[in-house]
Amino acid sequence: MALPPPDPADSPLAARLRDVEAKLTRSEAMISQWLLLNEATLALETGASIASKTGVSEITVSRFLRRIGFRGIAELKAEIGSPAANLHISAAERYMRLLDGELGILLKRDADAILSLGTQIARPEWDAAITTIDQADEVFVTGFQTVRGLAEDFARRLGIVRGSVRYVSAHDSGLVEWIPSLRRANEARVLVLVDMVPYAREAETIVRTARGLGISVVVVTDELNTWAQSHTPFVFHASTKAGAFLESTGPLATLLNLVTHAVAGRDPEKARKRLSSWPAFLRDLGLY
Amino acid sequence: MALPPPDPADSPLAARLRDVEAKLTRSEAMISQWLLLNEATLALETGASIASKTGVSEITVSRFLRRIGFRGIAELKAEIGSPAANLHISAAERYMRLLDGELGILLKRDADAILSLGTQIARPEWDAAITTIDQADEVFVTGFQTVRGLAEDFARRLGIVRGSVRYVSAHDSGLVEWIPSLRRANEARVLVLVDMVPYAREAETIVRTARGLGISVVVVTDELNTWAQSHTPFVFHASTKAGAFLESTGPLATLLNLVTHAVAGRDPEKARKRLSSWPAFLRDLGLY
DNA sequence: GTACTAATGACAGGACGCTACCATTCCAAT
DNA sequence: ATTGGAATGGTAGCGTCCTGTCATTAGTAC
Repeated sequence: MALPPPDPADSPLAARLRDVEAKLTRSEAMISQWLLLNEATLALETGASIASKTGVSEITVSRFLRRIGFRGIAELKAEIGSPAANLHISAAERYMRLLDGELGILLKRDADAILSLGTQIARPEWDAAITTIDQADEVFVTGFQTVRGLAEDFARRLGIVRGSVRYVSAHDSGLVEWIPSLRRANEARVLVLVDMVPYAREAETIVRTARGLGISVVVVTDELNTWAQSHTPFVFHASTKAGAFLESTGPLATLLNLVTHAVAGRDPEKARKRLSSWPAFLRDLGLY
Repeated sequence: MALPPPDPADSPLAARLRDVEAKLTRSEAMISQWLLLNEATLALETGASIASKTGVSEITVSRFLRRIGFRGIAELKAEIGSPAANLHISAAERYMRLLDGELGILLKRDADAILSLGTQIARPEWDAAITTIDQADEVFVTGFQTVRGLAEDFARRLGIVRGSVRYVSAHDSGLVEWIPSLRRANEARVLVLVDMVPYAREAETIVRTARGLGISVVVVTDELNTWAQSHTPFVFHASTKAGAFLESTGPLATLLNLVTHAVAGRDPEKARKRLSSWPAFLRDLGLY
């Protein structure tokens, strides 16, 4: 009898179920079918609820999940919840096998966090923020403590695609850069602040100061930052809590790179020119 | 200022959260924000997991849910599941839809690059390198140009989980730190070098110098680095070529975070102790 | 029918999630 | 500085979920 055609948009779960489709017991067939039909709302179920809805015992559900390759219902939920698991693109599948240990979990979470940045760049504020940065006459960047380096790198890299970018350190310089200058009274200035909640507290003060001076502010921060929204609409969140000893800065780095790239995209020619002239320039200086 | 405009596609949950937005405590604001950002995968969470990810206690989450009108987390999940209307596309699918544009492709590549780090941490050299870092008496970290900040952050963060870590800048200090000291002749020293191919050229010289002084070397670099292998077995590659104007440093950041985490894992107690004493310490110094 | 194997369920133990009660901390007003 | 109230966290206890062991049932070959 006709097998269902291999659905191109086959979910990983469906694929697993199809693999064992041939030799299933009656109870298992029930579970399998129910899983396929209810895959969309699976996340809301528990092993027990599946058991009662399919009319089998909990343990049979548990056994079946093992049979199709999950170590338990937790692992099933992990798979359907992780967009990374749905990355059919390239050879993601190939790596998945390697990602069992603790570090592998952290990797998956970081990968998920990066994919979920899609929700951030889809917001209308994203384009507005990029425009603001692109058209600013001067761009300031700052960040503290464990993301300070990130902010500095971002400043360097943004400085490659457009000029007049500088990292400012509130403590070292006292923000003299911001003293209003009559000559430049009409220039558009923007501050990009990189922040992570657990540590920095003066960030809010700095943002307030900047706003007071008429400087636009873009905040790139983690998912727990709650104060930034009240000062500027340009707040973008990256998920940094992967469960490691320390938060993961990877998603923040990716988000910052995305900003750089998007700004470069506003004037590709200029950016490309700057990029090509930059290494030679640096070599001469012998910097770094 | 500037409240976010009422999103036309406002979910019931979002509406409830907005209702109470005005008068929230700090913890509640965090929970609220996290719920908004992670609504798509909420079904997979538990009250406890939300608590740990937002850094508040379970009971605060429980209280907050009551405050916004649910009798408990079960009722929240029920609400998410019932208007199946807007969930007919699975949460995962909704993510993928956001990943279509040019930036979305970059995100996918970065996510993929991170997953592929699994092949790096699976190599036997990984454990050996972590052991070397863990047991070293002194750890040096360096990096140039557009990954210099990454290296500095890594040094700071590694310095939280174990002592005697410092960033060295070949150009600023002339590497005086490395001058052999008789008193410390038998100490184990290790250098962690963060490198990206297109830019730095003196990296190899520094590695050779370090080896000559009996310093172990760990190199964290991109996929194009070919010279490091001949100096040390501890070379780990992250894929940084995502096709953007500039390379993506996200995977490198993730890999470095992984190193930090793995080292912390060698002595979790000590690391935890250092971590907890660190913020207070910093606050007193008033640094950054 | 009998005997053997596979499938399934009942029960119990362990783990984890959720909430009630109480202690502690934080904050603001005086 | 003091104080009162709100906010938050810790501990404990109960309930639910999940899985291991053993017993029971169903299916099958002779």
